[in-house]
Amino acid sequence: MKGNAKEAIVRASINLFNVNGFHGTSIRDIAKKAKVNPANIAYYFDNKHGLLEHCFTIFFERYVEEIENGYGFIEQGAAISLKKIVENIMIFQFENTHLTRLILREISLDTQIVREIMSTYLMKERYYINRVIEKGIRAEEFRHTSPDYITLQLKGLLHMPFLNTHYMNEVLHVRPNEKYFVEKYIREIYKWIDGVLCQSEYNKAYVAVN
Amino acid sequence: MKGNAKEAIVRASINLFNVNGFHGTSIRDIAKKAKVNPANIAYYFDNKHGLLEHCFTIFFERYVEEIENGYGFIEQGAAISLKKIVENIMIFQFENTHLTRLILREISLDTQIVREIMSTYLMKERYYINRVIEKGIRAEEFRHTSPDYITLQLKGLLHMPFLNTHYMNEVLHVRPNEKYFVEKYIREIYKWIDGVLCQSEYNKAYVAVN
Amino acid sequence: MKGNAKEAIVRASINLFNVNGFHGTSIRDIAKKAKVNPANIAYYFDNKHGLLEHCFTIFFERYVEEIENGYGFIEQGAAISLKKIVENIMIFQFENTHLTRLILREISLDTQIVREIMSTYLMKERYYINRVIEKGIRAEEFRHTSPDYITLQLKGLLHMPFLNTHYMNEVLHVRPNEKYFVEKYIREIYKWIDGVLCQSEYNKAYVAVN
Amino acid sequence: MKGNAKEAIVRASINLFNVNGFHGTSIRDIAKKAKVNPANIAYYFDNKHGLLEHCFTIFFERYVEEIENGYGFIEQGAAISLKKIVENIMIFQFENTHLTRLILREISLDTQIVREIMSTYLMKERYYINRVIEKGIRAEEFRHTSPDYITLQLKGLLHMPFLNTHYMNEVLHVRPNEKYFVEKYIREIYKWIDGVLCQSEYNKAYVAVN
DNA sequence: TATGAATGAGTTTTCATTCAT
DNA sequence: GATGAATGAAAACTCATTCAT
Repeated sequence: MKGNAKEAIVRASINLFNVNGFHGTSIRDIAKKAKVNPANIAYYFDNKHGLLEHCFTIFFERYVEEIENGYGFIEQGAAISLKKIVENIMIFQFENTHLTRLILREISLDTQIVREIMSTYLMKERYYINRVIEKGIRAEEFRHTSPDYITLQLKGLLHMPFLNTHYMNEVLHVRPNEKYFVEKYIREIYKWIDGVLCQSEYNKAYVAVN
Repeated sequence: MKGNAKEAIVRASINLFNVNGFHGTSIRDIAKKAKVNPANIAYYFDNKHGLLEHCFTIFFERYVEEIENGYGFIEQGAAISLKKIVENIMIFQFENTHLTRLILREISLDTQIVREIMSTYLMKERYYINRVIEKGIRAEEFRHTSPDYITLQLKGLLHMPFLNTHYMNEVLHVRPNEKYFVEKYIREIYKWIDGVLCQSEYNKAYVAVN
Repeated sequence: MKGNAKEAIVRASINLFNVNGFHGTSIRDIAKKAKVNPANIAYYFDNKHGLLEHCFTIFFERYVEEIENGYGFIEQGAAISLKKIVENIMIFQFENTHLTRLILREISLDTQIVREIMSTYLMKERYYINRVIEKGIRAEEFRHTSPDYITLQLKGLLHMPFLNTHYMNEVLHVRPNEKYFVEKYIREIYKWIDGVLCQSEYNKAYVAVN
Repeated sequence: MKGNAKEAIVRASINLFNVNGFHGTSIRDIAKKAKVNPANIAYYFDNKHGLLEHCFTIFFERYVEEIENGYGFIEQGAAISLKKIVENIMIFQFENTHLTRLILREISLDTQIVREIMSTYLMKERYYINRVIEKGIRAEEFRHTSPDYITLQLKGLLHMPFLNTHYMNEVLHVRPNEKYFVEKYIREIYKWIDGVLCQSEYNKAYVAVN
């Protein structure tokens, strides 16, 4: 693999980290899968950790971007904006299932990188979601609730399907990598927004899943 | 550490697997923390994997038990039974945060043990939850929805706080290891049951968090 | 396995040493096969080496005895005595194929025990065979040849089938553990004695196989 | 030891396997003797077994070659061809006493490699020897006998001196690593061919030891 | 006489990393 | 840029042995 070594390494590492976990994957495994010399990984990413950091970065750069894009709809109403955020994240995760799963797992560890990610990207995530919720409460779109508890639930709903791909395939027989699934699941989260978050008889507008 | 080596090993390993992950923890680390000779781990659990398997077993034996206990309330209504299940699992997880987190992370990997766990314990979990939901639908307590999608959301809500302890502490400043949190969070899930799952103006009975 | 532990250990160890070699067999393997506690082996034989020594002893005590018995026929002629020795050793080895193979292999190593065995039992073996051959030469039964070269060839003929049991089974399809084989093979060695060792037209008396 | 690590490892391992047996030799011993880093062994041979496999291969490749060369003389008569085979093997073994002994010992175990060796190299060996013997019988050079029993005896005669080097040195005081020994011992096997295998008054042609 | 627990030393193996080319 | 060789450190695991009971 001449020429596009760097990209091949990233692809291979996402795949293997996803399957075996970061610690369970050796640099040689990655090199072999990427058809690249192991020394190349040090060359491009300094060391194995650098590779993981890179994965974190490419994930969260886009992740936050998707949230920001959804937040852009805030003027059209909190519920609409929140739904847009949900839709964007779901589609993004759906298009990057391997990377997503690896990130969701690895972020549950207590490491240096994770702390850094939290103090940057996840702080931003919280910021935007909080603003949407608070705006919704002020506008009496949403019930009066704690934004952090809402965020917590929202993240549970958003991430679980991608963390437990095997479970979905083998126990529930639901295929998270089919387009149909995302669309349906997005609508389920909308129901949660409408049924739990929104004032009883208020705005139940559905945003079409484009 | 003569006498209670086996138990000490389990305690230490739950702790370390939780913090550093299974692969990130060495047998020596465990032995040192348990104040035990490393060879003892092989003696009691055959090898490192056996130790992880043991962790899985002690978790899921109790986990399924909690579900079964909640299922026992089925005669009092599907919503009540489901709420009881939620309450039981939440309290169980709250009392075993370390073990829970380690299991939730490790089960996202594609390994032999995980497949076995799925085909036994998680199949049971699905069975009970499905029965509750189907009963609720038949009794017109619940809206007509796909049980598997409900299960998926429910599991997202139930597990996420325990998988992402650091996130909760450092980003949301919510403490999942305080009693107050569980009580409140249980009520949040009840709201989801009432608002999303239940027929609009039907049974909104709250089961007191004992 | 109460009561007859010691014997069970010996049986198991002969079997396992034979299959996996001395170093390739662990004390636990032996204990498991003998259905005995590993500590028992230390109790009866001091340590693993003691067990091997025991095997050597039970083999060579009988081995030398068989030679001595054959040597007892010396008065009836050197060829007859030598044939009797051949017959005795072959039958003894045939009745103890496992033990024989293990000994033949292990004696090719350069260890303390082996040196001791050589300076006792194999010296005796040489002594008797030499005396038979020298007597045969003096009596003009045998051609004039170096006794040591004869011994060397004789041992090659006697031992090879038992060292290479697998080879015989899987390549030559000759079964060394069938009675028929020993009888025939003994007659082959007789031919060697008659054709190579004996004077051309002299005594070709065949000793009937028992 | 930069530069020729691989070869140094092989040399050291032949030496040590020979003296202490495969299981009795540690990878560290080999690395120390070869003045090489232990990890290098894994690098070149995957693992300890790979090293043994390599030893088997380099032995048997040459071994079969020597037989094939001797078989090339078949047109000049079966006895001549067989004697050439004997001579070739003896000289080859004499020039590789360490390797030979190690192979002869290790092949008496029941392992995967051994089975593979048998189904390839030793099958070939049998094939060539059988053809020579059958040809000899048809041409009435040889007595009518079972080729497999002949092969068995022949192998006993050929290999024993190299398997039991210590025995020869310390009991028989015959030095198998002196040129004189091989020459004499080859002639002894010729006698066996002439006296046991050949028709009484037929071809007793001696093939000069090169 | 027999055993289960425990251990220390040693084994093979893995791995991230370095470096000369 | 890219590579194959080489390595030190550490990993998991094995094992003979000891010992209190």
